[in-house]
Amino acid sequence: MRTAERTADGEGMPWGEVTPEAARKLLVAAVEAFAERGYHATTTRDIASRAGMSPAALYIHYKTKEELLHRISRIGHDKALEILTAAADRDGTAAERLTDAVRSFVGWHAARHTTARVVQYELDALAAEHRTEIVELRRRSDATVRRILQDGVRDGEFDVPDVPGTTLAVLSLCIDVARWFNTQGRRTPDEVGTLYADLVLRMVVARDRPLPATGARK
Amino acid sequence: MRTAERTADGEGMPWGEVTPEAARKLLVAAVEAFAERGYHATTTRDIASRAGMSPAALYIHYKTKEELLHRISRIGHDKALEILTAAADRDGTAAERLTDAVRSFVGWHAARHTTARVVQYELDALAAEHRTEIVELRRRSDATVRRILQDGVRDGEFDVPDVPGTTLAVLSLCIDVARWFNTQGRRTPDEVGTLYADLVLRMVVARDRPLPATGARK
DNA sequence: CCCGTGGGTGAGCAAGCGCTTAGGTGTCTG
DNA sequence: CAGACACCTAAGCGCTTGCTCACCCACGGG
Repeated sequence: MRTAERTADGEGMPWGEVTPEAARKLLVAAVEAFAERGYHATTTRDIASRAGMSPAALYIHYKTKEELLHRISRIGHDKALEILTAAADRDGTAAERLTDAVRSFVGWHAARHTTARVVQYELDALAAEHRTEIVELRRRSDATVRRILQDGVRDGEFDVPDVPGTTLAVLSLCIDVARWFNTQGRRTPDEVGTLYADLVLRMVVARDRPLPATGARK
Repeated sequence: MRTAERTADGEGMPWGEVTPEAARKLLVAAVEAFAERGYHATTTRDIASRAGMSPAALYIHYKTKEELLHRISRIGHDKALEILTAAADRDGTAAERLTDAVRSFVGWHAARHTTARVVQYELDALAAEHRTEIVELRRRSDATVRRILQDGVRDGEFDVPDVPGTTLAVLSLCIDVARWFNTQGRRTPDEVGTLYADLVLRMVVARDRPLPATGARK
């Protein structure tokens, strides 16, 4: 009976790794509701009715409302980290890897901005134990970007006086896309990703080096 | 009896323009609570008890909890816009004005990060009519920064292929400071402002021009 | 001295909250 | 076909929420 959601675990379909179908429908409904109204303003009844189920159905698949948020946050952070490490680990110059990282990271924050909004802005609603687990994932994201910057400085491609501060700023710039991006806007996720990759390169590439092409120039 | 809060309206003391003292205490308490837990997770009892008053006292000075948020958001956005226009309207090159704008805007977001967090991230909790009022203020902030960039391009100081997109990115970068900044961190608000001003200049200054000094170089 | 008025309180209301429980129903297995 | 099982629902429990209401008290003018 089950069709495509079994093929690739979380690759083809966004929430493909959430296996009982009812559990996935509830989780998708929760993402929408949390992104729209915020975690605290969302009621369990709202989540259930978006999924076309009774309020009690939620508690068959999740122990609490907070567990739903934790699952969403965990899967989202795993995906974000995976995107960054894939770009950082490929072959190429630091500039190429940084371009790739920013473009794909920003593209994800734009294309999946409802998920990203929950993932990035509802951290404080998590229970203490769950939050520390997520914070560790974020530290790894930070380390991944910092490594690219350090490589670029070492190879003379980049001129970055304050590597930790610039790392923070780059990630900050990317993450904030989830706050303002909306689908009715005039830019596609790809366009935003390309624009941001160009802006980040301008921030870090040494001034005696040519700016690598990102496709952002008119 | 009243001492300093009467001297300068909102200049000396952060919330000096909120005139009945009890109303100001409640508002300050609300800012703390909203920043810490978020608007929806904050109860009116929590606000009142932080201000050392009974739950009913809140409703003598404010009609609803949402009116409190609206007042906070309005005053905060007015202040933010004032900071940006002050920098944009001064004499000097586009680079100098942009440096000033970013440095002071970021400095405010860092130094008053509890207020800024409420102002920037609780917009969706406002009633529809109040939100449109605030959105108009934000559009003016955007126009102020865009004007500086346009001036710089016109004068040949800046190389900015996509002025609206870059404006968005600059403001986005500044605003996100409110999310991550905390007082226990190792950077002062001034240091963050200076770092960010330098990063923004690198994004926009034409590559055949020297980078103006911001104090961020080691 | 009394009384109106502005700023405050204790108690509590109606509504909505997260979550539970008892029970029903369709499907698979022996 | 009986029984076990996974899944879902209707009803509702105990509690908290935003907000109200009857009342109180310090204080200044006639």
